[in-house]
Amino acid sequence: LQGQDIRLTPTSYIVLGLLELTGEATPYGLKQLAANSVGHFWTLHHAQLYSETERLADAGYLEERRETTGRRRKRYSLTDKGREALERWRAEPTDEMPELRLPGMLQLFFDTDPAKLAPVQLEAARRELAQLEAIREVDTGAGPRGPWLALEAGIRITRESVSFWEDVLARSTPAPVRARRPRSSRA
Amino acid sequence: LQGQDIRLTPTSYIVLGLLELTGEATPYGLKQLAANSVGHFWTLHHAQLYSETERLADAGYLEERRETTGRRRKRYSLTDKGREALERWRAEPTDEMPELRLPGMLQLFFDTDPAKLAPVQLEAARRELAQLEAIREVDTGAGPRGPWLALEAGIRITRESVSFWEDVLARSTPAPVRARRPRSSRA
DNA sequence: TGAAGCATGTAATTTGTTACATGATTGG
DNA sequence: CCAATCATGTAACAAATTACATGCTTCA
Repeated sequence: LQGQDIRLTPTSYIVLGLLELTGEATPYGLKQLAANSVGHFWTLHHAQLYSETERLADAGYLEERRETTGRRRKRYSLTDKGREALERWRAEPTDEMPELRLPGMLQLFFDTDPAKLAPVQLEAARRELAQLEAIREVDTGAGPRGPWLALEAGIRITRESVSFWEDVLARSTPAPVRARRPRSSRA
Repeated sequence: LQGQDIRLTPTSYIVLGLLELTGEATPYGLKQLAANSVGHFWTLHHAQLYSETERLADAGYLEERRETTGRRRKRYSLTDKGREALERWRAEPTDEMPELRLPGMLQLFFDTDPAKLAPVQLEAARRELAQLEAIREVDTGAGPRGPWLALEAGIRITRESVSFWEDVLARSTPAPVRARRPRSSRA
């Protein structure tokens, strides 16, 4: 019934955390939940939810209940072991600082022309910032503190990225030459 | 001699980029090079260098030359195809904005007590910031622009993280109670 | 009613990480 | 000369991404 101990990954805790919030859900339901909550800074593919729930259930962190009607989907919920694991995780704040693997930085590092790179990255960063800020509009701040704070962090960091690329752009193109459309462009 | 087309990943470009800088290297040498350059924001395990160089060589991006003496290690260098691939990569600035998967944010999101989490994350972020700034001390800024800029970006983003956690800390513990050492601490 | 698009699930592929094994070097 | 450490390589393992396959709805 309750297999070997497994290693709990961030993915695991997302599943556990979401199930705590929602009580019970199918893998696909979890995917949706995730997309609308953590999804803004930590995306999971739906395939992952199938394997992860199964893994967690095998190890005794989740209880599996088959629907009796229609498609007889699997619905998962937390066991006591699952709840405890989540609590233990919360009780032990991580000091992990993962690397910031930004593809743009890699190109910058290997001498891609900043004047070419900066505008592209700048626009992408601005788009992302706008999106995050739009989400904050909706979030009244009435709900739980955690998600709100995480969103705040995302906004601040993204804003810093925007500012960084703005500076790079400014430094790399003193006089940004915009291609002016010639009178007659036909050759 | 020159196998199928393969997908070039960030790892690939690191290998190509480093080989462009250094001319020729063994996988292990690449690992060292990487550790001292991109390593500050993009770490590669040495095992990866073995597989990646082989993969790239099979696909014709690298030339493989065995040492004739001693251990007869494999030394790799760029082929024209490799050089071209690197150039094409540089010519096409990416607009990818990867997710910031910060474990600390996940804990924050799922309602870990900020008063517990913030100090730990704050210290980690400060340590990292200090490290990056130490590196910048050494870097006179005389070398190529790219690495310097990437470092700059890292510093700015990390600095913002520090500031974020400072704020969280300030907001979560209005009166930071520091455990005062009692007169006699023995029970 | 049938085409589009979500919902649901599994499988293959790729990538990254850890672990193992052993060869060389070198300071004590 | 031996123990520790670095260098070198392979293999096993775990995880994430992509692809495939189909079932259900629904709205034109």
